[in-house]
Amino acid sequence: MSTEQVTTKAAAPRERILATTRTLFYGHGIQATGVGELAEVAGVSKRTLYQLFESKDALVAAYLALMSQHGTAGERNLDRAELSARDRLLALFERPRLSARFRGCPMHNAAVELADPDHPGRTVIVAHKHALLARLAEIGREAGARNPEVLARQLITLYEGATALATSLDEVEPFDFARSAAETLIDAMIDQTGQTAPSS
Amino acid sequence: MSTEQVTTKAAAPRERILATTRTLFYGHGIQATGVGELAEVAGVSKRTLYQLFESKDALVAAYLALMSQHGTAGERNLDRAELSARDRLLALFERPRLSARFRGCPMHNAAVELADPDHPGRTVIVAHKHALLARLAEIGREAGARNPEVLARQLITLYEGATALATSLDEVEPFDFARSAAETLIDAMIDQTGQTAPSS
DNA sequence: CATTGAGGATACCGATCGGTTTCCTTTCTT
DNA sequence: AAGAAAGGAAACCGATCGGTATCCTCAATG
Repeated sequence: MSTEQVTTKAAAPRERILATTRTLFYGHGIQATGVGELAEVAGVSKRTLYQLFESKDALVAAYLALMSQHGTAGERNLDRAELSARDRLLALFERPRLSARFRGCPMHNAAVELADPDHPGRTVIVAHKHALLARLAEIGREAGARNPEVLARQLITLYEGATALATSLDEVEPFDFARSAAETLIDAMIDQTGQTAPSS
Repeated sequence: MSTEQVTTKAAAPRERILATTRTLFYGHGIQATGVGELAEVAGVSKRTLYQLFESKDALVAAYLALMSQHGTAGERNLDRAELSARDRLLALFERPRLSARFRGCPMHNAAVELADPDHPGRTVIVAHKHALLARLAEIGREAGARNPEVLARQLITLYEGATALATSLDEVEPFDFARSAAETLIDAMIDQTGQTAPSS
């Protein structure tokens, strides 16, 4: 009757599989990665994989949930308590690491690859973007923005655009331009009435 | 030896095939569309398809070239001579038609789907973005922007971001927010010195 | 009318897909 | 030491992939 350790024992293969999805699904694409190849790289048999995940679609959903939870470096910067609200918003546009070829936002890439609007992963994608929007609005409010929701929408657009352009052009400069635009937008949302306008 | 009409006769199937790529490659995704299915929908045999296009990759490149040449509605708005330079820049952010499910930028989607950086389509993608950048800078210069290249980079980021977000969230509102942000950025690039500042 | 070439229909190729099943080894529990 | 469960290796399934080859129809040309 001792099923106590089952979860502990099952943990190892599951983590290895999910770690491999981060490499292959993200690096090579979801459709381009076969279940067999993924299992092999993870050092797991297909048999084990399929008793941990119902189907490839379910595995994709788990992969997206993992990526959503982890977030990008820029997204994690939004929680850096040592920065001012304004600086946190700007830190969103930190250049992605050049190591491990940058391939854009895993959520959005999945939305592009999985044309089917009923794919189980779609929920995760939409939830992630909504959560990011809410977080941006919250920080925007803290920064004193007159309309935090609009600012959040504008900033997420810049972030998404920098990510997409960086993917299409295979360069990271778009993040720098996005950041400069974000600065202008944030200040336009805070100043304008002139009440906080600096000396210069 | 009369090969005079060859091009004319070959035109019909070729156009039918390319028209079908716009439907299937764009609507369902490139990887998700098989050559057999595409030929069938185009009303053409695989035999004919493969004697018009060397391979699926070549067909994809032709599809991308076609989409690049045609451009989106927003991109075509950049040439509307009846509008001022500023209004042309803003017209870039016209909401995409709701008919025929919007699925984002075909170029960028291809960049996401075709992880291989050596795919023949990559050239078309990069060239398209560079051309758009140049056009935006040109119009920005005409509008009197202090730094047209930077403005172009900022605007293309917004445009790309609106497109990507609209795809991920399956809604068109991102274009409205992108447009409002563009207005702020454009005006910040033109005014600022105060020489054209309005009364209010 | 006879010839020629384009092109549709279709079968075929080897490879790979997502997913299932069988067999056997390893390892932990009692 | 004995027994049970986990999991790796690998065969297998039907379906589909990109791509090729065969056969036959049809339409325009001389």
